[in-house]
Amino acid sequence: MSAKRITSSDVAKQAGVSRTTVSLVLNDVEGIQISDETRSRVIRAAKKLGYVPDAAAQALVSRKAQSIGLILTRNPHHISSDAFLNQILDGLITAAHEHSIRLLIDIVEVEHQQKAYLELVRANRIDGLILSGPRFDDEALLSLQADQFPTVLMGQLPDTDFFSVDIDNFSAAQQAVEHLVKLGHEKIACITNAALSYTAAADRMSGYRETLATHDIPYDEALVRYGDFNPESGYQQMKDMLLQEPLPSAVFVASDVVAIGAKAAIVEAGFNIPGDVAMVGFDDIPLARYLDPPLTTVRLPASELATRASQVLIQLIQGKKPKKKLVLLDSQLVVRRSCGAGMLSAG
Amino acid sequence: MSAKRITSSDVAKQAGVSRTTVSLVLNDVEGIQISDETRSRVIRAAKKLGYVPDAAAQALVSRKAQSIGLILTRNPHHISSDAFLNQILDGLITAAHEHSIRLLIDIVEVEHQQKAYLELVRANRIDGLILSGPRFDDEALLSLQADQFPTVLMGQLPDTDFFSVDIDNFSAAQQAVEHLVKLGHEKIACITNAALSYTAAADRMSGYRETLATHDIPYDEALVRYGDFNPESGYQQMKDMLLQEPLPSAVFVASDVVAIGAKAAIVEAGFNIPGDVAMVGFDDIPLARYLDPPLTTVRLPASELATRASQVLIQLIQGKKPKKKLVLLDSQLVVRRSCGAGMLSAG
DNA sequence: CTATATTAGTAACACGCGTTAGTAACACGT
DNA sequence: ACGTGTTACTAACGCGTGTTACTAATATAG
Repeated sequence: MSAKRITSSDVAKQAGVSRTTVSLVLNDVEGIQISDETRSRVIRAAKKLGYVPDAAAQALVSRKAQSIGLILTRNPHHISSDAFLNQILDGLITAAHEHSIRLLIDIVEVEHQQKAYLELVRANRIDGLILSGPRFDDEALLSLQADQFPTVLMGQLPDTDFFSVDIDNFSAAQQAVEHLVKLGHEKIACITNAALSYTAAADRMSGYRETLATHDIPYDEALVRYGDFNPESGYQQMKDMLLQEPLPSAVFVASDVVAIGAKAAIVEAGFNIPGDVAMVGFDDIPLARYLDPPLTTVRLPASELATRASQVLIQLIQGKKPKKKLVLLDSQLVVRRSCGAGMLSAG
Repeated sequence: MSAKRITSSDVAKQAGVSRTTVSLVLNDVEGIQISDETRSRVIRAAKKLGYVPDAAAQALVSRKAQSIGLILTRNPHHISSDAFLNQILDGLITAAHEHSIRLLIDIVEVEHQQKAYLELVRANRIDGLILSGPRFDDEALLSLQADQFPTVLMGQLPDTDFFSVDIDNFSAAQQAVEHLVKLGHEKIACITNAALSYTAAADRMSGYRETLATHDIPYDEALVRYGDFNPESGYQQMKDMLLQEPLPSAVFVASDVVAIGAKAAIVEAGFNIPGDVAMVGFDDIPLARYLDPPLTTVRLPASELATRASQVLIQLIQGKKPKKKLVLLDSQLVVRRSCGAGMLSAG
């Protein structure tokens, strides 16, 4: 396409020096002596010609692709994280930029997952990997672990040795339920975001139970249901819960998306939020504040999650060992009107 | 990190042939004679060793990076397209996968935009470029155009020579307004998604006016307001509109996000949707169907938009000239309850 | 004035691959 | 016996860069 590629030889010729000198100057190699005059001559020549080193050649010789891979899996687990995809990308890219590293993104079907990223790794196309929503049944992971390939998980995978960055689901749920308790509620229901086989769901559930226990509120299984990522599940579970006694005076729904469904069931049954049933969600999806009433929820630090993952990964790439195997990030309760607290939203 | 890299030499040694033969066999080069026996020996050796060609070396010699760049701009224009980011990515990646091409993504500040992608291009890191939300004031674009670098715009930039893929905003708006007219409305207001300097906004506005004209409904400037991408603007504009006569019986809001604000204003004023004011939005953001009442809106083919952009770009990369400079995609009206039509949602 | 250290720069290799030009072996027709 | 094809392969170059080992020139010390 473009007429002529400009190589370091061209710069060398233009500056009247050797190609080696060009490389040494432009890469600012330490401990090497080049006169200031030659230096600036090289720099001027490079600028004049608009020289940009060829990425492939650099990668070949330096064994650094200068890019990291983000692998997303196309499965239900990611409905929620997809809601934050732009924040995630933003965080990752921002952190990567500081090291002149680019982001290569790939989406894979669950069943093809292994081939997908293994090829990126084997082809030396990426220096490190960020895996969102890792799965137990992923054999390729073992191979990465064996290779010591720089990898960071967004989420957790117990019994593995990977570095992870995750939300502190337990304490986030605690905050949410604590808030309801403080408002005087004692019959607090819970609809999880997903089945308890997902660690995120289990942790949020634990936070719920623990908070009840702290306040000597007995745990009542009849007040607990299990969502499945989508609004429909929230609708069904809530509808079912409303059929039986005791009716809760508040409900903690561990996912805003599921909460939207639960809310529909409550409204349909002729109840009022927060008058009859107070509600606290989880995630703070962009539209939570525009629901009617605006949804009190826990805001996930999506952007920070990504930034931290990036940072840990870059440390790994540079051969430094990060201090912690697992970074847990705190979330923040955003009080709006669905919980019945009188405050106006600040979020 | 990993103990030993496996190169084509290793495969050659293992198979007892030359490195050239390995390359010829694995790349399935046409018009070359290699015995079936040797062929399979090479293939077996490669498989046994787990050989994957080095991407950098391949890129260097073939002058193909096997990847395309997606450049997003961090500006208000993208609030709406960000809502579809996962669909966009999915579409792009799916199409790219068919050609074993990867996606490199970058987000840039408006003011730094040029440097950002020019470097990717100059460094030969990408074979082609997809630009979302191109801007007039982008000098780097001219340089790309001059270089004939394969580039596709998602959106439009009048008076340039780039290939574009875009929504047919005009006909989409027509559909929306047409629907309101068919329901018997004659006082139909319009709140744009943005200032008319954005072509998308201008086109939607034209669709609105044209439809009114078709049905001999006079255009009334008092019924027209200009949104600014966010709900707040919708709230303000709608609130203002409700203060004066004539009150519309329906409103077409050319953005779901803006519509959410407009809806808040209507509810606050004590009016009912769709009873007092029918509403049709634009975009079909994921939560449109969960609003109360569920929002009738125009569904943008975000995924297809991306797929088509990918396809056009890949054609350009392969040196084929796509037939059309501009691909316009049709949208589909999704009828829910906010417009007052009795149908149940199918979407 | 000679031995040594410092300065300023370069030639040449290696990275791993695709590809062109060439070769060696053999078959075939005359 | 000899040129001509055909088959099955390989040697060697070049892609553009980073880097090591080396040199030539000059300064410094004894």
